[in-house]
Amino acid sequence: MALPREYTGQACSIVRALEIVGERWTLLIVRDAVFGVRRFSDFLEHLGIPRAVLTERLEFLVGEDVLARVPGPGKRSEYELTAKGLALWPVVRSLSAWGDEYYAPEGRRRVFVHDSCGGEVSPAGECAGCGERVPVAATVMTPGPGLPPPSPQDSAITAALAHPRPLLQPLH
Amino acid sequence: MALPREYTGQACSIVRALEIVGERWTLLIVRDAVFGVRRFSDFLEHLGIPRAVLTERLEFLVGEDVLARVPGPGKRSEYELTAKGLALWPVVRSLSAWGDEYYAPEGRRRVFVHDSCGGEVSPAGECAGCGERVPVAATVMTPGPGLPPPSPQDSAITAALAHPRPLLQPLH
DNA sequence: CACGGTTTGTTCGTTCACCGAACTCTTCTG
DNA sequence: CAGAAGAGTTCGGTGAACGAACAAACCGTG
Repeated sequence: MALPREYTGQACSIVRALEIVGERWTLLIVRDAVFGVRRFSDFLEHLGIPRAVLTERLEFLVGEDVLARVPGPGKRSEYELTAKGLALWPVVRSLSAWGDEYYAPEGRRRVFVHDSCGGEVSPAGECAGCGERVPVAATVMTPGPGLPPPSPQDSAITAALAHPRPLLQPLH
Repeated sequence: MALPREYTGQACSIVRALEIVGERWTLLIVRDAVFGVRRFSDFLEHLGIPRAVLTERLEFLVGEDVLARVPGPGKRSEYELTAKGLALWPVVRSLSAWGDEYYAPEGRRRVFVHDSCGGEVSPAGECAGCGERVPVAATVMTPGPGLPPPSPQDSAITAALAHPRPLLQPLH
């Protein structure tokens, strides 16, 4: 069966990668996971994704070992990035840089800084301050000049992400 | 109208970027463009994409200034990456690295080297030999150990890409 | 233990993009 | 001028995405 998930039999790692993360919503789920989102309801609210689609995507990503389903507080299950999922950060980060460069007339929406030295982290993961390679967990996401000011109808997640926050730190 | 191309009104550069390049086939078109593909028929043959979809995608990418339609030999038009399109290379390159890392049991399918020193170029664009940042046009794509050997039923494009080739150099 | 609310799904009818094949129009080529 | 090749367009069929309604599990509270 020719699932739209699959492409032709090309022996190309980009094709393989897109068969995993190339569907609608998938990279945004990974983005949110890096931002600290872990619960079904939070993904649902923040993304505005249909429930059935979220269910399917989460199951698929768990099956591919991009996310892991872990018990959270009160037996509620949460979805956590695996090492493999975390390895997708450069993809998401470079998309963010491209969007900021060409589709953010008011300026960049997100700026990433090194937690220890405060220097800015480049899309490639290097700190402009100290020159070191910065692990994702040592990166703080801060609002840039192009991020709209908080609005009352923002979701709780959106509001939380409008303040500086270390990546990967669980919300809640 | 809620085009599947669009997402919710999130003020996020990743969302913006995915609205441009997040649809099926789009990043593979950009990949092929970096590899030197320029003609409608070559994209068609190499990707195995439905014609109508290719038409729509190329027009959209030209409209977004990711590709430019330029007259080729004999008034045939060709599609050429713009600077904005070329800026998508880190996205494609990091997807390639991720796919090579987790979905290439026989080893990496593509290895990118610096044309002047022969050192390997990292996904971040740095040469492991000389330490310089390597422009895309100074990068040579070579087959890696995981690339299957040439087969008779390969398309002409696939066959051409099985040999070392500088990126961005037009095929034909 | 009963109850209401929250969380995490599932089901279902509609809409829309993707698909492949056939067709059209223009431009080379001999 | 005839034929082929390139670059699309058209069209019916299929499957994924959508939103709303429904359902089950779990929670804290009285």
